[in-house]
This record gives sequence, C-alpha cells and structure tokens, in this order.
Amino acid sequence: MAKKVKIEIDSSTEEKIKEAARKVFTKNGFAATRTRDIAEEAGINLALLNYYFRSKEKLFDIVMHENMQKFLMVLHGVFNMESTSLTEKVEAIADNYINLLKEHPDLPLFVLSEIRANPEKFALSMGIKKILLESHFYKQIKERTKAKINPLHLVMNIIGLTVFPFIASPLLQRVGNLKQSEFDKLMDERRKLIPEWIDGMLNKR
Amino acid sequence: MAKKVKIEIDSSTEEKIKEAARKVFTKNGFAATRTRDIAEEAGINLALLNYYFRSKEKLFDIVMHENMQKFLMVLHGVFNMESTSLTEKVEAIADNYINLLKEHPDLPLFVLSEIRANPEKFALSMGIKKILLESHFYKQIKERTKAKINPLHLVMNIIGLTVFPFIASPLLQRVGNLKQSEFDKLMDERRKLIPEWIDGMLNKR
DNA sequence: GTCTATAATTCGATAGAC
DNA sequence: GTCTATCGAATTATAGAC
Repeated sequence: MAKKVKIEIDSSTEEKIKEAARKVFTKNGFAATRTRDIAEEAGINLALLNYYFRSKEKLFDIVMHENMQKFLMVLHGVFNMESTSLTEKVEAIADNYINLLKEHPDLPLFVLSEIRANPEKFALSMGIKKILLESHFYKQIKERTKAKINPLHLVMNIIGLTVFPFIASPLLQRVGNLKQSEFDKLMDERRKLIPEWIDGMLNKR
Repeated sequence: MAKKVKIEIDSSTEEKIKEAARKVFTKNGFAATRTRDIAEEAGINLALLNYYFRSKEKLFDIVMHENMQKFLMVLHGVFNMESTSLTEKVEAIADNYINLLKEHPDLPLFVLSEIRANPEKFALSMGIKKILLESHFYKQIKERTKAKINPLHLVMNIIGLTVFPFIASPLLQRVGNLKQSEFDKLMDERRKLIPEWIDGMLNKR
C-alpha cells in the first residue's frame, strides 16, 4: 500500500544526466557546453538526454534554477532568525558560504554570468527584494548603522568579502603563488576575519 | 619623410570591428558570441571581419588582451609609487577602478570567466606574481599588518570591496530595488568608504 | 528506455565578383 | 577593401530499430 521508497537517489538515469549537466554547465556556461559532453559525463547516449529533457535549454533552466537556489538558500536560512545577533548572522553567512564554495567554487561566476547574459530570464525570479528588504537581518543592520550609511553597503560587503575570493581564485592563486591547499587555508581564516571586519565597519564613527 | 600621422583613429574599418568585438565579446563571452553579431554591430560584412582578422579566436585574443590590460593597469600604476601612503594607494585603487567600472561594468565578469574557462591560455601571462609580491604596496601592507594576518587578505579585500558590487550589480539592483542612478550614487560613496574600511582592518588588534 | 543513424540548423570561414 | 553567395564543420534534435 505504501509508496515504494526511492533509496538509490542518484542511480536513476534522469538524476545522472542532471548531475552531469550541473557539472558541465556550471563549469563552462550555457553556450560553451555541448550536449555531447553532458551525455558522456553521464555515461549515456546523446539521444537519451533529449528523451528525458526536451532540449538543451530546458535542461539548463533546471540546473540554473537549482544553482540559484543553493546560492539563495544560505541567505534565506539566516536572514530571518529572530534570536541571533547581527554578528552571529554574519558569522553564519560567511561560514555557510565558505562551506558551499569550497565544494562548488564555480557556482558564483556561473550564476552571475548567466544572469548578466539573460537578465530578462530571471526578472520574475520571485520577490527577491522582499527576502532582503523585509528581513530581520536588514532591520538589524539599519539599527546599527543609524542612517549614517546605506545598509546595502554592508550587505554588499558581507557577500563580497566572502564570495569574491572564490570568483577571483584563478587569478589570485597565480598572483599569490598559492597551491590549492594554501588557498583553502586562507578561506578558512576568513570565517573568523570577516565577522571582525564587518564589526569594525559597523562601529565606525 | 615623416611617417603619416593617423588622425582619425576610430574611423578605420579595422578599429570599428575591434570596437564592436570588444563590446559584444565583453558582454556575452567568447562562446556565446557570433561573428555575425560583431559584423552587424560594426556595420560591416561578415567576410570583412575575416579579411582583417583571420579568425574569431584571433580577434578575441586581441580584445581579451586589451581588457586585461585595462584591468591590470589600474593596479600597476599604483603599486610602485614610493612616495604615497598605504591609505592613499587604497584611495587611488578604489577611485580608479570605480571610474573604469562605471564605464565598463562588464569587464571583470568577462575577464574572470574567460580566465576560468581557459586557464592555460593565460598561464604565461608574464610575471603577474612579481607585480604584486615585489611591489612597494605589498611591502607597506606587510609592515602594517606585522605578520598578524596574511597580506593577501587585504589585497583581496581592497579589490573585492571595489569590484564585487559591479559583478553582482544585476542581482543587487533587483534585490535593492535600485535604479541605475541610485546604484551609481552608491558606488561613488564607496570611493571614500573603502579606504576607511581598509584602514579599520589594518588597525585591528 | 536505450541505442544508432541521420536530418536540420547554425555558424565560422572562404571563393570570387566588383 | 568590400560585398554576395556558399561551403564545410560542428552541434542540436529526431526518427526508428531493438
């Protein structure tokens, strides 16, 4: 009577394709990705990809949506905690993003590039405004800054200080002569540093 | 006897094509750009594009190189000034980058995306390491931080705080409900704010 | 559901007239 | 130098056998 529980989540062909698509699309972007490469990565045939998802674009939309979700989920989880201090929220954002980005370093560049390429496609993307502007987090920043400074500056800084090093990592690792492990170590240091820096900004003046 | 001076720099067909290519490539990236679009943007024919530049890739390499130059020139101009203070250097970097990025907001996302897509292509890209690691700027940061913190953190922060808002602007303008003019105003405010924030980081502890 | 083979389309590049 | 017309390669999508 009970519905059969799907135990092996990733072994279905559909999931294999989606996972392969996520990997290849996120690394190369939409235009530079060939459906053949996705099929190969998934270990299946090209025709099968079109059997499950009707087109390259349909498949891309799914991957893109899931990637954006990952990106926004970090913020959404933190923004409306009522009981935590502002500093604790900043710590949580930095910590969670660094975890996410160590695992998926291509994520931000992919998301931001594709949004810039097709802004109209993500125009509707629900009320993202409300997520930030009406959040408890945003209220806390406004209180602390006391109208001395636009709260958006602080939001930009929190996200930017966390995300930017990953976006620039190819350049940074070359410029700084860093091995991957050294880069990772730097990012781990930032879990503590970013909240301190943001604190300094909030206490200014 | 004297070489003829080229007065109308931009009116030559070759320049028109390069300018169109810069615009389209920078907006869409290499893979998503069609040579036909460049030709149309330049107001010339597709065949002519291949007459002047042998291939799409050759044309791209030129544009890419010029874009990277723009990006690095800002740093290069500031890094080895002997007579300015660290704070003055930070002011100069923020100020010059904000000027550059207000005019060419697509620049950073383009450069960073293409580097990530083809790291080997930019591997040789001269001794970028030396430009930073042996600069007067880097020495000044090391002195001020007194080994309490890796100087690369500060470099990341200076560039990141300046560049990231432009990278994320499509999302930011939506999230913050900003018009272009309001966004520009925020960026202008950051010319003063970024040096203050960096100062705060340097004086910590 | 999965495959092979192929149709249909897109796009970079070239031939050749002017 | 500049154009029109077209070739050829690459790639998405589909038809049809199993």
